[in-house]
Amino acid sequence: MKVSKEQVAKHREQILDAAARLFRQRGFDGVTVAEIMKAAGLTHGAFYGYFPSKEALIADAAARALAPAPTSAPLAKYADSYLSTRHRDNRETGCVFASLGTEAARGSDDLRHNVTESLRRQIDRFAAEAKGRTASDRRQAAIAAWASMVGAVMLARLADDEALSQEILDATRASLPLS
Amino acid sequence: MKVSKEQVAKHREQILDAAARLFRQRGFDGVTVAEIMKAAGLTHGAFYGYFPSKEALIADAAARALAPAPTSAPLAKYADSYLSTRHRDNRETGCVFASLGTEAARGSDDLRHNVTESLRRQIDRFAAEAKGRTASDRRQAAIAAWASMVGAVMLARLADDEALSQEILDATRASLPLS
DNA sequence: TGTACATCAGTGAACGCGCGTTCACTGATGTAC
DNA sequence: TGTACATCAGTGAACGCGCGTTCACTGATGTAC
Repeated sequence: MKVSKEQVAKHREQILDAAARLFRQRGFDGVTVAEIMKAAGLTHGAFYGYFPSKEALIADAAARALAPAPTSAPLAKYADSYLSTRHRDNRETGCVFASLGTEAARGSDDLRHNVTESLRRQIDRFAAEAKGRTASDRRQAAIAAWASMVGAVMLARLADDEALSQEILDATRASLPLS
Repeated sequence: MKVSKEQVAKHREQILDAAARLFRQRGFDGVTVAEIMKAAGLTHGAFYGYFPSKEALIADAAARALAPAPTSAPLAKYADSYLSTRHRDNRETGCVFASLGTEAARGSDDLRHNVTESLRRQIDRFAAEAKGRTASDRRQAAIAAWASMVGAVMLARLADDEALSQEILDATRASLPLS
């Protein structure tokens, strides 16, 4: 049955939200279009009224999950929370780089474009607050810090040993040139 | 037709080698059993004489790709080569963490076990050569260095902009506490 | 050393399932009068 | 404001394809005599 324009807009949001969560949790290939639509409260047939393909949804859902967090917390706080077990154990709402990075690198041009834009924003944000005498020093520090944070959460999720996993998070946090 | 014991051993190696390359290049879900067997010079039907399932092959092929490199190059040299465009552009023979990390984190227990063992070896190797007064300092430095290297190559592959990609590799290399 | 036979690695057709995608139909929305 | 009708979002069955996996068969290996 037909549905109001407001409903359509709301349904689109629900699909994107469900996809952003499920993809981060189980990977792009680990979730079906039908599962996403069910999680969004619709049936699978309606999907193609919203997106031309699963691949297109992947690019849009990633963009949504990558949207800049509204918070402007200081970097030290952000690093604490990023390198927490809470973040490690909650892929579905966490950082896209750490949950989907290696898969996204093989994705569509649109997906990689969206990811790259987010990466730029993240580096700029870090650079604004990083330590260093020159702007170039600060930018370098920002990139190195971000690479180590993303790498650390990925490795911490990979390790099947809690002590090692925890150690990776702690050692990375301690080595960051932040307060 | 039946085949000699030597042939069987050789075929097993060929399957593992082909899988180790193809999985790193295209991801676990991006390669079919038939493609691997073809690359190994066999037909798909023979696969189940060698491995009980694709999942089992994934764990064994990852172990093969993770086998400790015979080289004992100094860390600084290793970092140069790890953070090179050559490594970035050759997933199929490169580091498993950087090519399959986020997918492997959702894999079987066997796969994660193999990956974790390799991670331990890598950290130990780095720690032996890292800077720091105490063993604990050196271990912390080793973990942070390894996380940043893995993260950097993953991000460099993600970026669809060559300049940014290059910058990520260079900034990470420069920030490592190595000669 | 040579011969007959049992073994079993490899082949390729086939199976069954799940996936992304399509489509005829339904019925609520919203527009024209 | 009320009524008739066109629109179109959503449903659920169906399609077609590719995948992991199985299996009957083949023929080379290697063993027993």
